[in-house]
Amino acid sequence: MLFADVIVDISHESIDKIFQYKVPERLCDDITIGMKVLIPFGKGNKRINGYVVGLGSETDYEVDKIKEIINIDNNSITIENNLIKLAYYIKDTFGGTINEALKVVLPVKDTVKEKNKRKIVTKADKEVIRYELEANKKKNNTARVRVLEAVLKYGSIDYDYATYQLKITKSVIDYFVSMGLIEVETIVTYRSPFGNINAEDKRFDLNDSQRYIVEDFIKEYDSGIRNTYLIHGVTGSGKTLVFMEMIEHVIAKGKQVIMLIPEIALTYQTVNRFYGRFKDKVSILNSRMSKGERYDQYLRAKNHDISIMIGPRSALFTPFDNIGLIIMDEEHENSYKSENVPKYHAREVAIERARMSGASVVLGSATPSLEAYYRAKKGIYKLYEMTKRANDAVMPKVWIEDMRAELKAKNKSIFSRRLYMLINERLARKEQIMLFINRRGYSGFVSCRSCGYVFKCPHCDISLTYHSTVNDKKYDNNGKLVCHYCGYEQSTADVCPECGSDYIALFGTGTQKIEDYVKRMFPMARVLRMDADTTGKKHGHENILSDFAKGNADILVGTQMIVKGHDFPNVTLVGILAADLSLNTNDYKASERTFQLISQAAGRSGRGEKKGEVVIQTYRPEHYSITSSACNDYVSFYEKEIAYRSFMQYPPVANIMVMLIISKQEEYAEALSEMIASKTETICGEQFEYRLIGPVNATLSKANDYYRKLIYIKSNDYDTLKYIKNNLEKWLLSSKQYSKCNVFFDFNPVNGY
DNA sequence: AGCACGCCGACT
DNA sequence: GTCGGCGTGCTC
Repeated sequence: MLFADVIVDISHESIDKIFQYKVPERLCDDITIGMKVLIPFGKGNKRINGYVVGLGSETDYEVDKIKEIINIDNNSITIENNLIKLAYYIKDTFGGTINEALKVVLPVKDTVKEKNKRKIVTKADKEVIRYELEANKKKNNTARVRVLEAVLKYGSIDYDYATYQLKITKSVIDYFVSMGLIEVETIVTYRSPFGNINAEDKRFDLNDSQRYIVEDFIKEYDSGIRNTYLIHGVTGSGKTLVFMEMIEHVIAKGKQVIMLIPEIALTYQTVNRFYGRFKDKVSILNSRMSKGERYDQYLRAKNHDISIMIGPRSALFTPFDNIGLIIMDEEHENSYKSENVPKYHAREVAIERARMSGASVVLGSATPSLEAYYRAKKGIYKLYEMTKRANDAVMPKVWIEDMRAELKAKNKSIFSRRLYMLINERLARKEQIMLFINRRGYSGFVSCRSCGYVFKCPHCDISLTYHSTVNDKKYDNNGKLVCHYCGYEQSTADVCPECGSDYIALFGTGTQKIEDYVKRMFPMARVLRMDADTTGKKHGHENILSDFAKGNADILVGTQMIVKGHDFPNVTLVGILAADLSLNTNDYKASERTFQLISQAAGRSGRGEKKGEVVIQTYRPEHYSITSSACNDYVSFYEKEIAYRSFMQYPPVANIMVMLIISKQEEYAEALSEMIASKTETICGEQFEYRLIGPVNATLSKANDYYRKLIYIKSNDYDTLKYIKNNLEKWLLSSKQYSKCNVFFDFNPVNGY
């Protein structure tokens, strides 16, 4: 008797375990681990899906209570064994149910009927066909004449061409097929994600620092060393070329490579470059592709038709069986952390997958995450530095403009005098300008426009968030200022406690407003805007960027998305309008994010032959994230920031687990939060070190009628947090309060709550 | 999660 | 008497 361990396709903690089923005789030969099966479940024997995660002849459950699998699902994809293991790792490390984790490791879910190309080919002699053609001409059978003429002329024709262009119906084709004149041939074609790409293989010579890294990596790789490497290379230092050399070496050994890039960076430019060099060995996978395209790339990977897969987070789960290298470009990007349960970080999962398959991991960034650099410094990763731009391009000239001084000089415009002057200069010279708005942080903090003072929590070094009593977000004295880390509250003020000015305002301006403003200030300029609103359509953002690249606009106004990995040689001025806005978000990564954004935005200027300039407008010109990004000094930023993280016990020095407790009724959420807080104490007792903060209200204290409470637990030891989580989850299942609430766990969050 | 069972109030 | 409300408990 064969039994299957099945994970039921319902994501709920109370059934987040293995259920055993009998495998009927007729399925014994076909069933394998990782298959999707149809099973009866519960009292009503409702038919639901499940995944087989184990097979065996033993069972630890009463045999007569075990039901039978109804069928296996042949249209779905079987999860590879090692990906099931990876799913367990993800569940264990980042929370959620195993069912949710299994769905994550399955980026392509269903098989899609392969795309067939049908061709009509001649079967009989040309003379026979010609004879038949004449006979049909006489009878005035126009449709038959059209087919035969085309077939004679071209030898073979596309089936679609026949039906759509020649307007031939199936019956006509069938008629000639039955006569033996023609035949319909079916060719299986993979849907290509590349479209009609015309990539050339442009090879560059490696410079000294590139060669050193490549040679060192190869030396270690060939001697069997598998490691995690961090390449810290300034913008334009040529990391991509280094990656390509490494890939070349690894695939020459018959191994496979996964190259992760942030979804937004998966542009024509990048793809083209890799396709140019690796041709049919490389494929891509992303969410914009159709189901069929995705399935075909999945198959190509599985069938060893390709050995390199490029894609975002989800490409990590490409069904390769002999991975030699996983590369993660722009390692610091927040999009590597999943926003949905399980909230896994691709960096950690990449390292685990590499460990499982005997591969190395290479992380690359101009502004590494604190986590990565911290580990590199500690020797957990091997650090490579690239400090020079590859093509001798010079770093742009950077101006820091203090907006407080502008106000003193009676300039209330959103442009500093210098930026205004430089924009005019570029417009006159027909060079292009990018204006970058830091969207993050437009989340309702309050500051003094005259001195730049931001209202902050006296306990947390986190800016206070304005909570309006009415719903229209207007700043008035009825609202209050709240700290989302500790719950501290104070009333709003009408004068600045620092300088006494009454020019206090709530921040919150959209890109649209800025675009209108730019158009008014520079009526002669052609302005393009790029943000979430203008890029909705399928190739929305590529269209805008290529428009700008072609020179169809003078000024590009946009958010984060304009600064990612695009080369615009004619851009010689980048304006960062409110550089410090992201300093005021209420999470510990605020400075890091600010540094990254400014560094990247600044890196857009002067990528061509002309020297670039950058204007950073800020109310905090002395803040280290601004001063160090202005002089392109990652290390000095890192040192200040790591000291702060260490002092505050934030990641990467310590670890944080966030618990989000939500309920339709505030009392329930509150009660459960309090119970969790005290339960944590009993779970840990004296034996584990940890610090608990909260419960407090979330920034979004109510969403979709759910009240949201937060508890933070910090510990130096990640395993302690996992231990707390696992025990809390167990306890929650037996808690009455829990049925009215939902609890979500997140480890080392990258986004605020 | 989703379903059945079960124990209480207001209806033909 | 019984239909249906939701609280409780279980699912191989």
